[in-house]
Amino acid sequence: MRRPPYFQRVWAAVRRIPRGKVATYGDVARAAGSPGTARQVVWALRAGTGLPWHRVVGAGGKILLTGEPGMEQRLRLASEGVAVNGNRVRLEEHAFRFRSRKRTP
DNA sequence: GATATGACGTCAT
DNA sequence: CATGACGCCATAT
Repeated sequence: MRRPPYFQRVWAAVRRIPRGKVATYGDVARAAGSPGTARQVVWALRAGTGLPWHRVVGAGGKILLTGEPGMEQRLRLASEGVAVNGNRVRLEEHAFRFRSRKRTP
């Protein structure tokens, strides 16, 4: 069974992030089965639709989006009960732990 | 195949 | 903490 295309794997990972939780790009990449592809996660997020993209933040819980998009992300996170301090999220409190799923053994 | 893009991660200064 | 540089890598053209 051919693995789903990269984007699809990323979308699946992002969709697993529960409400009120966040994950970093690196974590999403890892959860998608391709560690070290944080930048590609960006492509996937832009290409996708209807994704909880606001639950994806940078390393250390930093909000990387700037301007209006960044504002919207903060609003959306706040709506889900995620406290945003400055442009940072407390990962210790809201980081989502993906199940360590190695690829199809 | 080559080049450009990108909401990154990590380390050095 | 701010900045710069480099590495990494899937897509688009």
